[in-house]
Amino acid sequence: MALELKLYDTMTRTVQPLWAEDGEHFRFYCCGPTAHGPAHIGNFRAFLVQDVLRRTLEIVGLKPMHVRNLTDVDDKTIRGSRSEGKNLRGFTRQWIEQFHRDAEALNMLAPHREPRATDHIDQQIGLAGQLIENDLAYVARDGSVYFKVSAYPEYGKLSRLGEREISTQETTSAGRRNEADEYDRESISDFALWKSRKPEDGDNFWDSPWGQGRPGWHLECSAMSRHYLGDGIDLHAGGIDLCFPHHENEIAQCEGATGKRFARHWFHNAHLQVEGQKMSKSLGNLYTLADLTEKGYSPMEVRYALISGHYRQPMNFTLASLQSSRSALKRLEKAIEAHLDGSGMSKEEFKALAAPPFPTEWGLFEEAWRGLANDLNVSRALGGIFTGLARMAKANPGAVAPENDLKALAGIFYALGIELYHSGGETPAIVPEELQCLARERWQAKQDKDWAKADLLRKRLLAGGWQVRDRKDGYDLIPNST
RNA sequence: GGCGCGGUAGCCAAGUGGUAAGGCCGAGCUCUGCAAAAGCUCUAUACGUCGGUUCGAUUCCGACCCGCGCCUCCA
Repeated sequence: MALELKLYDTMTRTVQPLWAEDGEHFRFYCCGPTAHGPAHIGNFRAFLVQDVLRRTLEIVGLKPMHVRNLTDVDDKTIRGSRSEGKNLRGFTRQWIEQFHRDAEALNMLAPHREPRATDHIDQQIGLAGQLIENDLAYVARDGSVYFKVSAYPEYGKLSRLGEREISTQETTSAGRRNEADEYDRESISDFALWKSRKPEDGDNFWDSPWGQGRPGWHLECSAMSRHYLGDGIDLHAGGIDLCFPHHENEIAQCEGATGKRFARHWFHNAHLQVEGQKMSKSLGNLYTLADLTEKGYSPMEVRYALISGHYRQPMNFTLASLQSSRSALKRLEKAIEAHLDGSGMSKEEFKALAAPPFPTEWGLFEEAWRGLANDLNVSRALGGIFTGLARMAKANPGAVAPENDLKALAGIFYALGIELYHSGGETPAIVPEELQCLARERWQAKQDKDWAKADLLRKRLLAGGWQVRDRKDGYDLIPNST
């Protein structure tokens, strides 16, 4: 039975089966991060959802070719590098490295290609030139190059925004006036392919047929997508905010240059709110991964929380949701551990099951797989895991689980990118010597059945911030988090 | 104003034209000197409001209310 994966497509607003046009690789491109600071969890929601897609594509045998760019030249990176007195390359490198560390901690698979904008200036210049040749772009007086939206009738088809609406956007929602003539644009709706050199760019400029300057942001994705994946890719992904104008512009650039459809499928994820509010710096609720690990949450708990809602549904991220994720993960680990013990399988062996060849029959976890295969419904998949485990426990009183069920379960976890028995992250805190002393005294008192003394010492330890947790043959001290 | 999304039990969150997955929290029990941990069991008159279609709607249609997003080189 061939596995099928269906996904909602923004262009047609329908759920469509995914397939590889060239029959060999599923070519998909994701708009990556801008390397100007640490990525926040909103960024990671997008990348994690894409990671789940990538993994699920592998399972259905579509052999993904995953490209995700790094934006290392734009207003923010230039501004940041100049204010830190670094060159652009050095400035962006530190944030790219940080991004990679975070991505790895979150168990994201590395894309097969991760091109930087500044390594592909030639391709971008070439694309802009092609658009000029096709009379879809023009050179302004200052040497900037603009895409002429009015010359491209299909503009706006993705976001279903007619050209009339775009060109009448004289004021923004913030009430600010759009100043068209500041940039020598012919029309307010035209966007920059190439920006002529400005003093505030510092030494960040490149030569082009139109003079020195730098590429416009939208151009890099079009150019690099074509360069690495060819024309007519299978899928293009990004946050819903990129739908307009970024993806609209990418379509105009690619299809205007080649006359071929840019991407067959558009995959957008909804945004993240934090504690019921839009995430923003001014509200102080813009979490990075480091912010959350400092609060004691593990990256795996963050991953679980960020993928647990359906990707097209706006998600309200809260600290409570992280706590909930922690409990759920613990429960999964305990439940599976019981089956592994019963089956004589080690945790490592279980983890190793999460590899090709992936199952085509999902047994007890059919529902979980259906969730994934049907528009990446992670909520449904998680529900399927829990009910599957409950049935497994009922069906196997001796806790001996059939290997194919464990294999299916491991496959589901692979798709979700959830790695169990890994959620650690809590560094074993050092217990102060005097408290260790108290703990030893309490243990002794307990052996002597001096309950009053034992209880008193327990209280003192708690006051010192440590909980005593007795085992059969000893005790543990754990930090009193609450 | 244009385009779009959502309102399901204390919280989070799936889903369906025929009386609603799952997780968290909570409760009870087991275990335990106590506490915790763990396991088991369980709870709840939950589908924004008002109409319409229908034998029957939470699920379809319409209106309305409320919340949110984009329209600003934000994932």
